Amino acid sequence: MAGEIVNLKDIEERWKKFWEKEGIYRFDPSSKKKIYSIDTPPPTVSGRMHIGHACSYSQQDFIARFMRMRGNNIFYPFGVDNNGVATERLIEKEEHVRSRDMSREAFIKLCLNYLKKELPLFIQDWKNIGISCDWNMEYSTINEHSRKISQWSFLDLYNKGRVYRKDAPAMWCPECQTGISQVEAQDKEIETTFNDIVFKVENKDLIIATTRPELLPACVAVFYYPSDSRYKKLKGKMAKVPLFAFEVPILEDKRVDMKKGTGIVMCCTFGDQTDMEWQKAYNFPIKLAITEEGRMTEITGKYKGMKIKEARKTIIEDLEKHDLLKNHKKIVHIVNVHERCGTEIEFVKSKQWFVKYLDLKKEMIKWGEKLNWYPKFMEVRYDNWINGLQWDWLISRQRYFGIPFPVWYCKKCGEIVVADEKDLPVDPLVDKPNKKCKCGSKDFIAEKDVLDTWFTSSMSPIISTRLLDRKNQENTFPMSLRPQAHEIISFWLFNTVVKSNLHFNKNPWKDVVISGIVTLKGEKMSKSKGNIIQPQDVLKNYGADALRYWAASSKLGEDFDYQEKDVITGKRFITKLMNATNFIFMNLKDYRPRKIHLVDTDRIFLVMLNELIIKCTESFESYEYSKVKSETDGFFWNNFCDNYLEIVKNRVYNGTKEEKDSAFYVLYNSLLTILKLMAPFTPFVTEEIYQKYFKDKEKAKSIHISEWPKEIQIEKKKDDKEIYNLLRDIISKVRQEKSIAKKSMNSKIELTIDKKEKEMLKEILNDLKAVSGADLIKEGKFKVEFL
RNA sequence: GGUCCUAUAGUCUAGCGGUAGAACACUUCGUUUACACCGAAGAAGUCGAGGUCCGACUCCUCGUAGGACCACCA
Repeated sequence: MAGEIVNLKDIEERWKKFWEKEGIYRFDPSSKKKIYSIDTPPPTVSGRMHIGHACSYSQQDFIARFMRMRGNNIFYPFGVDNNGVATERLIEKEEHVRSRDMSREAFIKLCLNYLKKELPLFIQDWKNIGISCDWNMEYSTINEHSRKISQWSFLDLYNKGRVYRKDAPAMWCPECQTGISQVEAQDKEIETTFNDIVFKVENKDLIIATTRPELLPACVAVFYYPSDSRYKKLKGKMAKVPLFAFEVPILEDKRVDMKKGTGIVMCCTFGDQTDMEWQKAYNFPIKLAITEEGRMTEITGKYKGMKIKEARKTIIEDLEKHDLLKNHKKIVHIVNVHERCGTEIEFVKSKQWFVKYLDLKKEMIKWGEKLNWYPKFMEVRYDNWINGLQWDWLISRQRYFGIPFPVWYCKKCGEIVVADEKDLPVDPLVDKPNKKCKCGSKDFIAEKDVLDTWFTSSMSPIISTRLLDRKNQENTFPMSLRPQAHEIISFWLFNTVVKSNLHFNKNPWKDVVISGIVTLKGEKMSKSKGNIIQPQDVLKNYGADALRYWAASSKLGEDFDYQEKDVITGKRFITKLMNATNFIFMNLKDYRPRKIHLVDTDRIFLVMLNELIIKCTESFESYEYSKVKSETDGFFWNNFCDNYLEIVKNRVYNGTKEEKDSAFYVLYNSLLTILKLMAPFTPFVTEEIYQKYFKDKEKAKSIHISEWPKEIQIEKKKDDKEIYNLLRDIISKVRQEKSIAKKSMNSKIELTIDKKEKEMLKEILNDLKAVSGADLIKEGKFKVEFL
């Protein structure tokens, strides 16, 4: 069964079907075994699986498979995230609709219908790489189950006083007249003018550079950097705003860039992000210069009603007229624009919902400390994120598609009315509250905003464990493991920890393993760079096991370069494994496992195998799967194939019954051990071999639910390792002599070795003779004589 | 701008306070009883500057380069 004859596709298809049909990876709700539960990251439904997915899901799967073979009852559901913008876009494109032209209810329905049709195809990629999820445990972040839990989460936080509604600046597109979220904002280079404008301080000129002179009427302060000697003397004084006869305080703040413009900056509510921070930090009054339609407001006096650009132009002209414009030069700078229409984004005041958590920073750090982080240093990123938090969590999105707030407002008194838990999920645009307002009114206005997608995905441990019956919900939560990528520690991981603690006063999981991202020649893959490797192609060319073999050489937390040659190495491993198996079972046709007397070489080899088992088990328990793979692979190739098989060949062909039996016992058991150690990495080929040669002699229905290898009970002697190494050493030296003499490896020789060494090897001299091709072993200085 | 990670043969990686180990590629040789998708042998390496130490590739400081996340771009 040489590699080219065997069709890997056939093998993959056969076992995929078998696993599904036999329910090999099903969670067993009635089992008494220990539960190991995994909070699988739900991939975004926006296209097909990419190579980064292939790598990180393989890594989780190594762990899941190991834990399963260790005897755990594995809860490993699979979710998809289809509640975000990416999915909205995809469906709009595929179904030729625009979400805003239909009701939210109808769009969600369309989305669910689309998923019904397309999801199996989407998920197939995960099945194809051999992910051992329980495919009966599926969820989507927009389905009824998830909507219910997400809205429940809102209600619970509302009842606990953890959510509030408040005026806050929101990103706004004056062209489309809609609020927009961060993801819809796009960087764009535009040309504008940088204007040096004259403010007056005690009748002296103070030059401030700005690109937004039309915001002068909304100016609330001017800032300089605390140590800036040019402006230190101005501290505490007032500056007079040109054209508008009002004064603002001069303050110092570290957020100022001394090198930019004149090193002094005006703060308007709201020009940009920093302006918003300052407004909040110094509690400035909010002065709005621009309406939602993108026109100037009343506070701008004579400019009222003008469009932004018109006002800018006019103000510049007026400044020039009054000799208040010293300089203006054209610059190109990057601004945020709305990606649909390219209009510059403005900030407007609006009512937004927040989760109050800024008061919990200390607790958050403690929650993070309680998690077991793999690798450990990732905890620092979590801490940094928390230490840098400046705002409460803004959870309302002025989007169309998503999970709605279960909220109405009384038309008469403005009172907030939330849905009843038993009515969830609700869509306030369609449903009505089931009671009157306190004021007696029955007229309500629905909340139109939807929840931030992270508000829902941060509930994933609940969404997934609630797929189970009540008893198992308790057994699976907190979950054992959260695997995820490092780039979303500050979103998904952080928010999940916060939610879980706010709702249930406990962490959502025990262990966290963080994977790196897949790069190509050191750079992150992205569509725009055009450096994408498609896993489907890799799968077609080399097979799932080879792809997974590659993924298994990555280290947790570290970015990982895609190397085709490593996938090829994986394929070579598979071929070698099949060839070695083929050789062994050519000779072990009617083998039945039984107790036998072991030849000393064989016993010593098993001692070495035991060492491998211990090392691999320890490494896997601390999630160091790459060590397990490289150790096992190395042992298989260098010890098992290149040495042990060569050593026992002669005995297998020509030995006595006892010599043969001993070799057979070791061949059978060490191959089975190697298969099991590699099964988490290369599940298809190991299953193929197991089913073909081992199944009738072993208990388990599949290698993947067979028992993880334990040490083989054999006698262990003090010098075993030394003897083994000496044997290998001598074999290597003989091969070296043959190589130098340009003789073939099976040429016959007379071998001379050191007397002490010969004494050490006295129990295994026959095997040494066989493997080295020596007719005679003499004592003395090491020498190889050719016959 | 803040934070974090990384730096080892031509390439990609492992490891370690005391001789740096694989793989791919390269050179030479070999193959009548698993495998040429093979076997054997060979050549080839610790980013730079300081410091701690009997001893540093390993620990510390600084630098340089690459990468990631977050923030910012008046």
